[in-house]
Amino acid sequence: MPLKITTWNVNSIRKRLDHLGWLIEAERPDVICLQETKVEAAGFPGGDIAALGYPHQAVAGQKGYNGVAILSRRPLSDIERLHWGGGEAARHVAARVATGDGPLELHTLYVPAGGDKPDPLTNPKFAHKLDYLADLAHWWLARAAAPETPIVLTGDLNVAPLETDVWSHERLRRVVTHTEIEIAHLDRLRLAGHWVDAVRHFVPETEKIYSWWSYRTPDWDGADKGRRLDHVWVTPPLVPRLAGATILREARGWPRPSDHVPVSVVLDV
DNA sequence: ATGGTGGTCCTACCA
Repeated sequence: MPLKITTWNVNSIRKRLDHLGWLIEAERPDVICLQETKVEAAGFPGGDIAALGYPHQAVAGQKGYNGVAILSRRPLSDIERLHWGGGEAARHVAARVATGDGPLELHTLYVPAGGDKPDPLTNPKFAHKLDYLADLAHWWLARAAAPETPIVLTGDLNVAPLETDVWSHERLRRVVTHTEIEIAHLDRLRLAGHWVDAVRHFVPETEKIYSWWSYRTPDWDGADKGRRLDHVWVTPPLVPRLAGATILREARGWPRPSDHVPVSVVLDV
């Protein structure tokens, strides 16, 4: 039985409930990982989402900012809310889901955006972003999860690591999300967990792919000044199980869209 | 160098 996992930064779940329905119609995911839900857990529209077919939910919320959730057609267990880089921001939730091959560990993350200036000495938001990634990588190393543990990491990692993950490598190499130091931090995290980029498994590195287009760019589609900030990573035992990946670009053209689009991966598990 | 849009919640702050 294939398992389809979708990750999506919705930029407010309360503003995007219709969109969630459209996503479900388009992709029929088994698991949906959300970021930037922007609502306290108590205000999370869990009933509406259950009615859409996702009664099993792992939610980490806070008022107005951040917020992540895992929505599932199948039961979730071992729900954990995790915090990195200091503070209690709701940016990381983990859970387990059963498959025919045993349990699969799911993580979804909303990595700090990092502000405007890519200088950790003068921009505390950028320093926090680097600390967040470094702490998380360190935790993964200390945890020493065996590489054979099937783990899927999803989310808005707010880093576009490859030259073909941005519309212009030359224009963005000094812009937050595509700087050398952020990419180095993201690479360290990826190596710490033995992860493989599941979307790039299917799309050659020569091909440009994006998951985010700024609200501030007029004609997002024509200008196509996108970046790939949203990722799905899998550990080695899942690599031979990878059966497909989709970026739902059309979602950026929906009415009142999120600035991110859903990214989906299918696993034959 | 600046401002462009959209979200939260009501005054700026964050993306």
